Amino acid sequence: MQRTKPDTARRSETSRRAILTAALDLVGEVGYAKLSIEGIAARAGVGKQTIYRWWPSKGAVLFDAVLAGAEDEGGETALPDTGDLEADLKTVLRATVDGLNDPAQDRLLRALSVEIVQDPQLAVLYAERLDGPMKEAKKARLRAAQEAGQLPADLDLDVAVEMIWSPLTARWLHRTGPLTHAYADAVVEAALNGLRRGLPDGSR
Amino acid sequence: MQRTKPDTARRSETSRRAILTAALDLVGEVGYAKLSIEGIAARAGVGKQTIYRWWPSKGAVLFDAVLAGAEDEGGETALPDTGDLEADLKTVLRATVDGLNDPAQDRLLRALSVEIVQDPQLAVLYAERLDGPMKEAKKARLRAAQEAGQLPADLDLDVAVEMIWSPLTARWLHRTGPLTHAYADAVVEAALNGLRRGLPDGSR
Amino acid sequence: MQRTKPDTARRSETSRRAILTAALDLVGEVGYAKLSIEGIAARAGVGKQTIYRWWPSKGAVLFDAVLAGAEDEGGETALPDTGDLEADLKTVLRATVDGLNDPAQDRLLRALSVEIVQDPQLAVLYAERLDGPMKEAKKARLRAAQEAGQLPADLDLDVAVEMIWSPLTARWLHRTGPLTHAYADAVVEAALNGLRRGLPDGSR
Amino acid sequence: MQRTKPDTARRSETSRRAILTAALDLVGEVGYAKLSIEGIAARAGVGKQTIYRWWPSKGAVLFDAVLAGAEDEGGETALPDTGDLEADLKTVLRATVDGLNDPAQDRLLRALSVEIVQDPQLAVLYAERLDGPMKEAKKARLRAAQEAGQLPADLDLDVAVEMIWSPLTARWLHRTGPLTHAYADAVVEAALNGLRRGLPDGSR
DNA sequence: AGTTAAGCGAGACGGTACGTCCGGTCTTGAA
DNA sequence: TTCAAGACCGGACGTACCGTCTCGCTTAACT
Repeated sequence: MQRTKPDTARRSETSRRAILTAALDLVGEVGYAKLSIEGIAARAGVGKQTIYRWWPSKGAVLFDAVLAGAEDEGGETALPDTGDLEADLKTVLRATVDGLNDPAQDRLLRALSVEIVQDPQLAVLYAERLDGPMKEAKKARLRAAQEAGQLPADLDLDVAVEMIWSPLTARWLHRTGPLTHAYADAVVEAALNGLRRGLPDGSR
Repeated sequence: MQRTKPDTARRSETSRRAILTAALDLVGEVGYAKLSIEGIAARAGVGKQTIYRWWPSKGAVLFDAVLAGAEDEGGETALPDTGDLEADLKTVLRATVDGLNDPAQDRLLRALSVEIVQDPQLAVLYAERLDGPMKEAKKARLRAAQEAGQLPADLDLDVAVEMIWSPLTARWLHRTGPLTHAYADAVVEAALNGLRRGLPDGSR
Repeated sequence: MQRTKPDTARRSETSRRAILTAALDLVGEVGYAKLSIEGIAARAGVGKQTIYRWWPSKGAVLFDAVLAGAEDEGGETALPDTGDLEADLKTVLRATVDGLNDPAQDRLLRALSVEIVQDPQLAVLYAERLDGPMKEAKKARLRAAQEAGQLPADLDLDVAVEMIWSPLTARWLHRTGPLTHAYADAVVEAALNGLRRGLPDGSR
Repeated sequence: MQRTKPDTARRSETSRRAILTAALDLVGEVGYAKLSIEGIAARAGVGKQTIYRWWPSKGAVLFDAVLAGAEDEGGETALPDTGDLEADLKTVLRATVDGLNDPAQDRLLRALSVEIVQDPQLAVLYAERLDGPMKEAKKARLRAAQEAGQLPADLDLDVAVEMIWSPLTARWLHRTGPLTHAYADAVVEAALNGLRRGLPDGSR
């Protein structure tokens, strides 16, 4: 799937970066609801047409901005592997909790989320470019655990990843509860052991 | 917390209902992004001012509309209890899957979700008025299972509810995968048994 | 012709006066263009309906306000008569010039004028109640001059009055020139003597 | 003095003409009181912003429309000169009377008048662009009469013009009497000969 | 003297128009 | 051809008033 026009040689890299930077800055300053294409163009010192020429919507601009930021940080996003799956997962989820508690990151991710929720095309793009690589890294860590005999060999890794991460993101998105390290730990334990953990099989 | 003006005796019940109905209808027809206060007013045969007089934003109108709809259906929202927890949960989650696969309901719930994600005040209202009662019903079912010895007595029910429901809503919201009955079943099983299920304790 | 409802015994004199006073005050403060019925009602501490019950338009309110003011000053409005017509007319026109140069009176009279220009019914009312008595006084002075042999006996007094006063009011209304005592004098002289004054009859 | 933004090369001449035409049409159809910017925009097939971009008020639009109309007709506005001043003036004033008795023209000129009365800036513009040229033509005719010895050489032409024309416009504006050819004639005669005409100098 | 209907303050209501913001398209002139 | 600039048509915003319509209340007039 291709949402944006293929880059041509004529495209101004200067303008492109200015637009993405302006979008990122503005979303952090005024929030997504008040973000406008005109505002981005003005802030970037760019004609509106230059935005419309290369992106189909403000969501796409924002998406590209986040994408560019993510890629700048380097594609390597492997999860830690100390051999202790539970500890490693807690480490990662605690870091996620910290990130979501940072106001700037919170605003940006909410903006992105709103776009994805509303726009199926962006959702696909998100699945391919942002969530995909991340999910691969998560699954790789779980696969390693499988190979070490710490998880069943027939475990559906997609479901497993969602079991571990979605309680956190759901609570964050809808603000249905506090986001703490304790909560991250509780989720990891519950996901790994199951809600029935410790009960004799016969009682189930 | 009070988002809307307190009702006075002077308020027109006719107009109120017309507005809520129009909002609900329109969001199902054109989606939330194209929902406008003007559109609601026109559809409801009402002056714009009558909306602005009683609600601070279109999100608040929509929220009230959903709320009124939920309350009309009667407060009874108890989950089924056949004694078989796993089967009951699967029944409920399959029904949820079906609901989310209905375009009109999908549009409505996405609209609501977008508002909640963006507006902390609405999020509080949501937690109190819509999500709260639902969550209580879910916890009640789990508590019954605890009392029947099917779940550990010290289980944190808030976490438990999130473990069961959030994978579904997360996958729906961000469209990260297909929403099927099979998926609902897989989530219930994984949540109850844990990702490590069946492994000897020593290998963990 | 009757523009306003006939007064009944039940009518509140307090409210009536409050409304007229508020209208007069507001027109002086914010100008006629920004004068609103709601504004008058609020300022007068009166319900809107009380205005609509007794007056058909804001122009009618203003008109009544001016009328009440005029009648308060006493109906006697005879022009001075020293026996010297030209001098007397100059005295009166100079006073008119002074009045029109007063900002408050200027604003009020412009407001009244705008209403009369736009609303034929108000124009009739104006002719009967405000302009009429004034014009009678003017004609009375001219009639006295006729009787003294200072003006032709067959002079059309309506035309005469307009010849004398309309240059002044026209210049004021459209601001086509400065309003000064010298101008008042020039008009009186030109009106009395004619533009051809002093030329031998044969040359005409 | 400049009321409207200076035209740039970018301005759409098509839109400009459509707006002025629509304004003129509408004022003739519904009258000035019911003339609205939205109405003009809709009739002209133009965005409201395009009006607000170039004119500060509906009065300014109307003014420009009248101005454009006047300039379209060609600058030639000389008064007739048969050598007989009185006859020529009567011809012109009778034509004016006829014009003012035409409902469409009446509505348009009243609208213009109301704006001028209320807005000093428009009054200046009016004096410069519309009334000015007309007044010059009138003064030119009177000057010709002066040169022919039919009027005193020291006559103040500004006052003279006002003496002749303002009775007519005043009576029209405030509807204080019928506008007829006879009235036009009477005014011309009175203005030229003076109210005292025919009286021996000694009696004055 | 008690009843009753009007006038009253208040303000909600369906509307119209305001003047502004922004979306997305189109045009101009410089590089 | 791209770009900055910005005019253009259009749609929605949130506000101000319009003129109508209840609501209770006060208050004068007529039982």
